[in-house]
This record gives sequence, structure tokens and C-alpha cells, in this order.
Amino acid sequence: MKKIEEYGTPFQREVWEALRWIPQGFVTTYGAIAQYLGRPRAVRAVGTAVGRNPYAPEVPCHRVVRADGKVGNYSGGEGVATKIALLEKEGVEIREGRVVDFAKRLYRFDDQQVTRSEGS
DNA sequence: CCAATGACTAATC
DNA sequence: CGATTAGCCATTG
Repeated sequence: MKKIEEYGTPFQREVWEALRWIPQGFVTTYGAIAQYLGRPRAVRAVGTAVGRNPYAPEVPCHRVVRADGKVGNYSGGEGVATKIALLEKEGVEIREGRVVDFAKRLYRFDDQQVTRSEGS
């Protein structure tokens, strides 16, 4: 693993490290990361920080999508096309630029990625 | 320090 | 659902 600790601002490092908690096959939103970092309103800053991730796609910045379920943007490889390719390769289905079953694929940093099938 | 910027979000039209 | 507007925040010049 690379040493994130040596690059970027403290805030950016927090964001990049947060990306590591996102399980393969799941996605999260910029807002979720912002909340996880204790800065629920810093969604833009989070987006900028994620976009500047120098370790993509090693650090799963491609697992971050928009709050409405759309894929959003991507700066690596072929852009959004690469982002979608990576996600589908991990088992996240994408249709018309949106994540299929977004609610079920969303990782909230709260608990584990339990797919909980209609609990009681 | 101020002004501009951006892989965002929510509300309106 | 696409286009616009306004809000918010860390980073950068």
C-alpha cells in the first residue's frame, strides 16, 4: 500500500483514507463521506479532494457517486467510462449512467455493508 | 487575505 | 428529466 500520509492536505488525506473503507461492490456519496468526516456541508470540498486522489484506482475513488444515484464524474483513464467499467467489474450494475439498486449498493460508513434483506 | 474554482446537493422552473 | 440558482467548503493563485 502506498503512503497517503505523505501527500495532500490533512483534509484530503482524511478523504482518501475514508475511500478505503468502501467495500468492493458498493458505492457511497460525497455527502456520506463529508458526514463521516464530521463536515456534512463540505460536500464540494470532498468532491474536489476525491478528484485529486493520486492513487486512483488503487484507492477506490471510483466507488463514490452522486447523491441522486448517478455515476457522477471521474478524472482517471477514459473518464466516466473508466469509472463505470471499474464499478461493473466489481459487481455494481450501471444503467443509463445510474447505479442499479442504488439504495442497496450505498455504503453509509455506519455499520457493515450488510445487504440486510428486509429485516423483520 | 481575497477571488475563483470544483468528480456536489437541494430546490425551482 | 434537463437547465438554473443558490448554498457550502477546502484549496489554490
